[in-house]
Amino acid sequence: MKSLIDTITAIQLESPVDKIIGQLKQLIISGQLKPGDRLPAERVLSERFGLGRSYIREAILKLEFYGLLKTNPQSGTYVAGLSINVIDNIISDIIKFNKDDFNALIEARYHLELNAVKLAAERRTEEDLASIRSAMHDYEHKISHGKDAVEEDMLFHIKIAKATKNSVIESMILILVPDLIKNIVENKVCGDNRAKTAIKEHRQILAAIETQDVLKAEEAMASHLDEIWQISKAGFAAQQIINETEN
Amino acid sequence: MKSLIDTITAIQLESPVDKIIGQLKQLIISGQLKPGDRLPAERVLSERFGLGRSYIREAILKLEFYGLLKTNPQSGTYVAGLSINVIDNIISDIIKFNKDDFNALIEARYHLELNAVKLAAERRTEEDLASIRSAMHDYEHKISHGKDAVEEDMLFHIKIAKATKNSVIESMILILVPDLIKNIVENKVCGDNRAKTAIKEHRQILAAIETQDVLKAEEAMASHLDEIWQISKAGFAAQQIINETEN
DNA sequence: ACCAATTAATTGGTCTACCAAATAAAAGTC
DNA sequence: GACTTTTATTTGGTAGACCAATTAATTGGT
Repeated sequence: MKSLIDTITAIQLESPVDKIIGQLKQLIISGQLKPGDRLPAERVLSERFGLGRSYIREAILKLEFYGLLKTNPQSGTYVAGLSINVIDNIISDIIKFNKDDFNALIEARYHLELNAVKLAAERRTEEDLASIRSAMHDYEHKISHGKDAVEEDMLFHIKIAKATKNSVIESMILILVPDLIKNIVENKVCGDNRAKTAIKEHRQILAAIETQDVLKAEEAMASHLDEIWQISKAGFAAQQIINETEN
Repeated sequence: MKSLIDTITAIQLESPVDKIIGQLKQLIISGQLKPGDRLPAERVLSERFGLGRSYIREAILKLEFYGLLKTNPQSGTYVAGLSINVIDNIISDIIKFNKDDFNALIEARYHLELNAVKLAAERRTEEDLASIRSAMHDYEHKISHGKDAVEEDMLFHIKIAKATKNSVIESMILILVPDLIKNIVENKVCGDNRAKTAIKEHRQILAAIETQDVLKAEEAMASHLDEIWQISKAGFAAQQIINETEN
């Protein structure tokens, strides 16, 4: 039962890094900084924004990850050669990007995994099959002992992602995993009955991957995730109600 | 014509940050650091790894983005409550993650955008339609003047991504955009003939989104991306040959 | 006036010192 | 002895100092 103090601490001012990113965005939009230009030196930015150089570097690092900046050691940091419009769009998205949107998370996972399982069915090697099987057995073993096995479940999916032989898709799924686990645990998707049916579904998915039946793999994964999705939704709705009644 | 010096400079040693991440991974695998534990203080890690605290912080930041660590100010940094196996898998992926894998990039884009356009067709608002139309017109305008319009093309796709109302999928597409543009420019996907057909394809996609015809939207996007994919592949193969003959 | 070689200034990379908040330890109180 | 209050220590947050590489400016020669 926590209410007032939480809502207060939740109102934290914009992080210094996002502030800097926003400022840089303004510099670009206003035309003071054109695509391809060199950024002012980190020290200059530090002074101009009234923040330590550490923050400037952190912001640059973040924008570099998104491909908007490129820094050459001992030379300077340069704005990507993208149109202002594209840069603007991406920066706006970076600032507001968070993985807390429950529905978006589950939905993205759903689509990504459907894509992944199709590719996996197509390309899996014998080693992939072995590691997927192993992960499946770990899951079943944990379940048969009446324990939670959320992570083993995810590991099964991770091994499938690896079998896609597509590092980008794999990485995207990996990025979502911790938040998915958090979500699943919080919404108690893993009931005892659920676990039993999940085992069956896993086996169907594996079977389809083994026979390289792309269509069947997709179907099996879809129904597997559909169930999880429904349960998550219900759990999330319940959680929402609890939160509301707390205020 | 560059050969020897490049292959030498290309052999850059593992970055300090990845080195630290690898070390942390070892600590976790070896059981010295269990899920839920608090990390040694940054200063301690700094001394133990023989690297400055800046690097430690950078590594922690990266792992935090992937959801593996959680740092509480003035208290400590904690390992996520995930099984060692999951953590191991994700860290391994982080270290080797790069968006330079050409085929993986295009393929991931293909699947993501197919998912996106279906959701967009389903959920687009009038505002979405307006911004998509606007982006399309910008593209056509630029093309009609005989100019390159790679970025305007991407903007068209970005607006569709925004219409999905799914921030996770949107962000994932956004992350790929700069690399996609780089790839497209390098492989000269944008020939003059190509541009003309691309305009038609864009219009078909937009039409399907307008009428909320999910299936048609998917088909239109698929054939649009298929063409780009094929051209990219050819361009990439050509580039490979050039690189090889340079040695 | 032009160009090469040398020097000076600037850059990001790296590390260390200081800060306020959070925690643990110690002292005081009943 | 149990509990509260105070103090000391440890933490991540922040800022600034130093370094080597790069780039710009200067110089000297022709």
